[in-house]
Amino acid sequence: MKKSEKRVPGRPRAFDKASALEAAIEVFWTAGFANASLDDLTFAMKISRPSLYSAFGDKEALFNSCAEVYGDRVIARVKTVIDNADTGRDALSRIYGGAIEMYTKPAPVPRGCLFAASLLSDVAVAPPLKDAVTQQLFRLEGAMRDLFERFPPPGTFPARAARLGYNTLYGLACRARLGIPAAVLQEDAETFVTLIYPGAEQLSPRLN
Amino acid sequence: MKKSEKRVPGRPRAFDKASALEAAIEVFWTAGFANASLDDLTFAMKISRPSLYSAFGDKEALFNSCAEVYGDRVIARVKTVIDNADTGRDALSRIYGGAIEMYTKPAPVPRGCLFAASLLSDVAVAPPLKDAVTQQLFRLEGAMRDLFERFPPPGTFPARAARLGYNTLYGLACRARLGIPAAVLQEDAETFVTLIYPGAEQLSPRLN
DNA sequence: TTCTTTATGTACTGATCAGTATATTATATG
DNA sequence: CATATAATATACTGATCAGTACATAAAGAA
Repeated sequence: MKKSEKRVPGRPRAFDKASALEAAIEVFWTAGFANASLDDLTFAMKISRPSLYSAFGDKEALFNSCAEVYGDRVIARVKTVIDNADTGRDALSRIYGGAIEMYTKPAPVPRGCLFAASLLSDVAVAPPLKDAVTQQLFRLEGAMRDLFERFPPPGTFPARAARLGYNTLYGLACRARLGIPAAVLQEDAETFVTLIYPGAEQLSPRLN
Repeated sequence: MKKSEKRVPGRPRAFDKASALEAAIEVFWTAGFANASLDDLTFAMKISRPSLYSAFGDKEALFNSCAEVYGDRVIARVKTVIDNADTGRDALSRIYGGAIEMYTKPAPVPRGCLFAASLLSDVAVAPPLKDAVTQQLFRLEGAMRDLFERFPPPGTFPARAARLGYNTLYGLACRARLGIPAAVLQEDAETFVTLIYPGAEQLSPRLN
């Protein structure tokens, strides 16, 4: 429901807010919240410091904007997978597969999930950030509940499977951040999927 | 195999290294690595700054000492549970239960696990810290593998169950840090345990 | 044009940080 | 006693940080 920017008196903004936000996401994702300095941010966003403050507010507000964009994107991907799924097993497997791919995408440093990478260290210092992240996690839990209600796993209630499902995702994200290889994480995800949706598939014995 | 401190010339240390380390663990656990300032640390440890440097080295070395003590303690608890276990299900349940209790112990701020709380944000800045944490996680994986080899879960290989088991633990730790209540985490752990060791137990429908 | 409004570039501020220099104090040894 | 050694307390350093003051530039409105 974004308004097309209305013309207003004053010097027009010389940069694109959306692409500046993308650059900020990259910085936070790599460095985390506290370790991302305003110099890092303004350099990557190619704007001056006062421009950042006037367009996005302070560092915390900028992070919140990033979190919203990032969260929307993640949720959208998950919903698409769910909507196009034939089986619960397939959908769950695709969700984890796509997430792990994102977590381990080549970058200066393994990044994991923005929310895992950014501020677990900082929640004691900046409680509002915690709320922003928690809210995004609950959205993810909700999406997973949709999945498990549509394809009920045998022997587990959808709401419980959903919570454990995003718990698993968070674990994978943290371990990605620590440099655990994608192939290992993929295998772990497969293990989990098979626990939730036991099938006839034969598991490979182990990868690691 | 700690030597009883030998008497050496020079002014004797006026504080106890072990209890100073405990105080440092508390600080790192609450604030994270980067957000724990030397003023915070020296205040909690009740020693002066040069004393800290002479006894423990710089901030990173101090953290490594904390990580080792903390890791030893966690591993010891897990091993004790495993050694005294009658069933795999019971052991796994106790491991998670004890961990969650620790993660959600009353404190100025929910703390989760030291390794989740401390430095996921900082691994891009201080890679050696990442190695210290990864090493501790592998010890945990090893302990869990012992458990699953002693009590093989049906339909899953011990090595895979072990990796997924500590992945789940990491997820619980992060969510504890974000303030998810202990009761919710306990229920999620129960869900996981029942997936690994399916029993006759009836699951309660949902808590949240 | 002139006025108002908003963005930009430069340069700054006060706070905080990790780490250290210096001098002093307390022990063992001879 | 004197000397060597190591821990202590105080105070400092240079770097870095988030946020801002100020002057200037670019637009619409009158």
